[in-house]
Amino acid sequence: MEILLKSRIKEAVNALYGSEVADDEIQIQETRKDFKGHFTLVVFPLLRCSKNTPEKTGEAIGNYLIENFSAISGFNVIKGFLNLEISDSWWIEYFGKMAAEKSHLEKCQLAAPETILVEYSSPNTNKPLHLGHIRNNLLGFSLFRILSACGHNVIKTNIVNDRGIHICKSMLAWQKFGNGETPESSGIKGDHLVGKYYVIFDKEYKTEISRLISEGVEDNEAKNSAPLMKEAREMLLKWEAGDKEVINLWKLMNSWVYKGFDETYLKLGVDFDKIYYESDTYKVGKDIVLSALNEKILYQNDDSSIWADLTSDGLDQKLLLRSDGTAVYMTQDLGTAVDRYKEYKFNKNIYVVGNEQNYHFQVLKAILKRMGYSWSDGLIHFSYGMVELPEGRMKSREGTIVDADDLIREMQETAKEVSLELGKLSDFSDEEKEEIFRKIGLGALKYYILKVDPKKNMTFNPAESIDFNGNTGPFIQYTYTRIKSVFRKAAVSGIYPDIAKLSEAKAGPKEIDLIKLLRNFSGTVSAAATGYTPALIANYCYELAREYNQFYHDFTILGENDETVRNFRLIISKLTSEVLATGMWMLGIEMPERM
RNA sequence: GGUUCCGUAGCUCAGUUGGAUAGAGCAACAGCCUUCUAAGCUGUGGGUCGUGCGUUCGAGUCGCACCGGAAUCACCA
Repeated sequence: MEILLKSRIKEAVNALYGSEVADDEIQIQETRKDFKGHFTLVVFPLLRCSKNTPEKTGEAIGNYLIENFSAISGFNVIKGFLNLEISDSWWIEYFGKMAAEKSHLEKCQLAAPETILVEYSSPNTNKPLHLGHIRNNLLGFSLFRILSACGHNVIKTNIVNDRGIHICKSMLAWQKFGNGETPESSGIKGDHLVGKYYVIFDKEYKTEISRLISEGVEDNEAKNSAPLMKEAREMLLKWEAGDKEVINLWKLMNSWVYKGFDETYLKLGVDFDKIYYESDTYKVGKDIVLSALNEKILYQNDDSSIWADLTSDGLDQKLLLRSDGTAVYMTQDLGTAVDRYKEYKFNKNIYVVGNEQNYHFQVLKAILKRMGYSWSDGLIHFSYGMVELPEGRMKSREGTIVDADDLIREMQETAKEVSLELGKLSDFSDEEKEEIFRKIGLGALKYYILKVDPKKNMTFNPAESIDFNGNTGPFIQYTYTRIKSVFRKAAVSGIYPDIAKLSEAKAGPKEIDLIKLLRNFSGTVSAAATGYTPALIANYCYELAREYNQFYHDFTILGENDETVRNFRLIISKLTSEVLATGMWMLGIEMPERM
């Protein structure tokens, strides 16, 4: 509609003032609720052509439109704003057409699809997933859905940090204090079991340190010479040398962890197309660094460590290989990027990683660029803020880490309690009920996290996250199930776009078109880079659901005996439910049919 | 100190390419279930959009300076 209006207004300006105007000088927006009309033209930019007051210009354009454009049935001018009213017959046609059209997802495909990698999750294998990972996973998965909806070829990847001294710590602690405990024998989920030994290591290590200090050893020296730490370092050397026993233990304990992670991913509803392991990619990284050294892109220190000098890019010196020749984090990421390009020839490679690593990704991009990889321009760091608790940051030392599995379980239990109290599901089997509770609990959790602008730090308030009223996932789910209920009970034999009372349309959603939203993402990826899209969709869904609920309520008052009014509601309901379902799908939130 | 990000109601957050009187939810108070779902709806109170200057017809939004907060600047990942 706006596009049509624009061209007519252009025409009007040309006819009235004889001057051409650029597209962006014609600003059309939905009319604010408090004014009469459907669309509003901002006339200020056109004063240049009319050389008249805003009011007079608005009048003139309004008169021209009403005479030459049948869709316009009336107008009014307030200050510099021309409010246009669209005729009922036009609306009837419009809504009728929309309701008859195919799904919103099919309509928002872009012309030039790209191959896009989305890396998210990136766990360490020495502890279970926590709240921060949940934000990461939800954002990553949602980005995948949004980009797919736009028609891109999206590959979900995960890189597992399965190597390094931290892994050896859990292994060592398990060897020394574990008595052969396994997930099976203990009944503890694999990732939690390994995490338990990581904590044990830390505890025992600290005991050793304080013992050494009490014996008069200096602080740093104590940390370095504690027997446990020494053993861990020896284990790392053995690992890198391929020692069979160490490697087997490593494989065994990792397999426990992966099984545990898989369970959590499944519960969260996220998955991956391709998993990379740091234990593989760090070798690729080493080769790249060495050949770049040959080409003099990098330099070597006296102690034979290898560095990149990025000072001309406004960055610092960056270590790429240690003096003993072992790899660091950056080495591994270089290798992963090159590997991925070889495999996928991606247009974009999006890293969903916390904002504490902003610097890391700046450097990564700069180094790849220097090495002559032109595709490094396609690397995008989707940077998101930390999740804090009302008391402040999560700290493992103070035991304030919010565990992912616990959180998911609690959300589902609360959903169950609330649902049972409302007692609307008595005719469902226990199994069906559990499925609904699951959707509601997860919907609440996911929405609570995704509705916040990713780039901002957010506060996770457990009490509030579990609330199902107001701007929440369950509210949107509830709106959706209400619509489903309308259709179940309406005994619809067809939809009749025969609507007389369209002036009432302002009570409800006028332009409920998700495509409009998606169009705003034109460069979906640039939107991804600023870290904006999932929150925008979430808040849009909420606004729509809220409007629908008001409409639903007003409607009851309007009287449903009037058939045309009833039909109008059916059309609005259908469109709303479709848009809500699409929007929530893009957030990775499932919709129950009833709740 | 350098770099990046944030600052909107008591709290948690929205605010589209700069547009009309800055919006929701939570919390507080007052109403609405004989009508297809009350996880809902309606109303009341609550604001110097961190501060100042600038750009312009118009600034929460853009620019500069300052104030306050966060992250980062490892031979950790």
